[in-house]
Amino acid sequence: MPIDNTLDLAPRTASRALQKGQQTRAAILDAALGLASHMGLEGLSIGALAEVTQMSKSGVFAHFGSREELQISVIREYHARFEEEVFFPAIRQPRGLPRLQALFDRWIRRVSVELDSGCIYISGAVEFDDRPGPVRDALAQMVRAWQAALEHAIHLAVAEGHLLPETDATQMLFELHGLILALHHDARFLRTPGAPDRARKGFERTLSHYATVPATHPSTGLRPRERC
Amino acid sequence: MPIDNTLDLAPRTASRALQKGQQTRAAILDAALGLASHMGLEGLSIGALAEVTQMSKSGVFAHFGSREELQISVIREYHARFEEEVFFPAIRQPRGLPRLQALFDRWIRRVSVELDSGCIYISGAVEFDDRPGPVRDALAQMVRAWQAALEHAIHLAVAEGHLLPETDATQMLFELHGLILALHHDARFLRTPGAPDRARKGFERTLSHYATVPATHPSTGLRPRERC
DNA sequence: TGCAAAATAGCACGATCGTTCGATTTCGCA
DNA sequence: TGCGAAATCGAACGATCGTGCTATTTTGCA
Repeated sequence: MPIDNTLDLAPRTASRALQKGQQTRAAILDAALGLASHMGLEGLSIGALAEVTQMSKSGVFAHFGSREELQISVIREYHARFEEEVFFPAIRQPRGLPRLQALFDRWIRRVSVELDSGCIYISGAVEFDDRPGPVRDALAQMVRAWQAALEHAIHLAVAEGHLLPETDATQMLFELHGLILALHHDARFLRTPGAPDRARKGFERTLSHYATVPATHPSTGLRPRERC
Repeated sequence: MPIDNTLDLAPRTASRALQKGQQTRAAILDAALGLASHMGLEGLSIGALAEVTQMSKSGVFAHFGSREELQISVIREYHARFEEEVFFPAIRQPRGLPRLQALFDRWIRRVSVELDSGCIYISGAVEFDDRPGPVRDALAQMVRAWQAALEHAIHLAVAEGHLLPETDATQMLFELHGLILALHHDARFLRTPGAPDRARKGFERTLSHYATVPATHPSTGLRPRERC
């Protein structure tokens, strides 16, 4: 159950042909991901990409046909890796809170590990929020797919009885997403130490509101609601 | 009590001289703010700015001396407007929850009104999180000043007895900031309707956790914590 | 009203951008 | 092993970028 099943690799004319082509294409994409993580999708230039990969500009260009197609390919590649590192491992956890916790935890870890590389979903959203076109569309599709997967996990947690039945899944997702964005902002831009812990603390505080049992980890310093 | 008192206008050699110069400079800055809101600080080009203001490139350039100085001036101008629209009006509210509510409410409104222009604090943070230099420094200084003002307002609310004494102000600020970032993301990038309401709802849910009295606005559908 | 100074324009520069095109190298299969 | 196809290169294009230089216009004050 991938986040998005419309992902199709580049069309292969023969059964398993195009070995060399696809191989260097993958190498280019790998370098492009690193570059885009630092400079943004808009800062990704074919010239710089050629320099990094030790190829000619036209050699790089030929693999994608246009800069836009390169950007979209980068987005798809990032999506695939995101699935691999966050979604697939977490989906193996049992439904409900364990899975939701795993999803969020890996999400935090992904953004934290990317402290010196940057999340393309987040930076791309800011870069293309005012730039209509196929790049924005592709990016929005991936982000929406990931959000839908998260919302589905929340619904499952409600169905499992782990979250309150009247839980507004969209609202809860909104708040969890905010924690990730704040983490990305404070850690990457302001370089505030302890931002990941703050995101985790926020997650547990949010859980303590929506969950049917008060606090899963009181050892983390989660304050019991003493006014009750 | 401005957010940041290090703001100094451009140096004026005479008492109130440089009328024409400062005037067109202000006009350029106004156009630059509009441009930067849409294209980002990195997308702000002197050529495009000259076209919008109906001036020559060098005419625009002469007012700032460098692109970097132009970007910093835009940041300072945005900061001044942000102070004027969000901070100053809210600071007139009585200390504690009323002021905090006013600050957040105007913050939401500012980001919401900017739905088709964009918040430079947010977009700039993403653009410059990997780009050291004076522009990043100036931006970070403004953002930090605004966050410090918010944190101070939270501390005052604790002192007033409106928030629980053990409130972690930095943590609460982190969570509120996340709501704003999620609002900006969903409204501007995903174009999700109802995002401002979700931010408000999140604010009240956060308040219901940190405040000494349960819920200030039960009419908004805030669910009483029935498990207590 | 005239004159110094400030403000603006015009032009050119080197660099980089995405893209095109034809030549050349390398690959994969018969 | 050779040959067609795929992959890669090299050079050039028009455009745009920030910036520096020198005129030219406009301004504000004596």
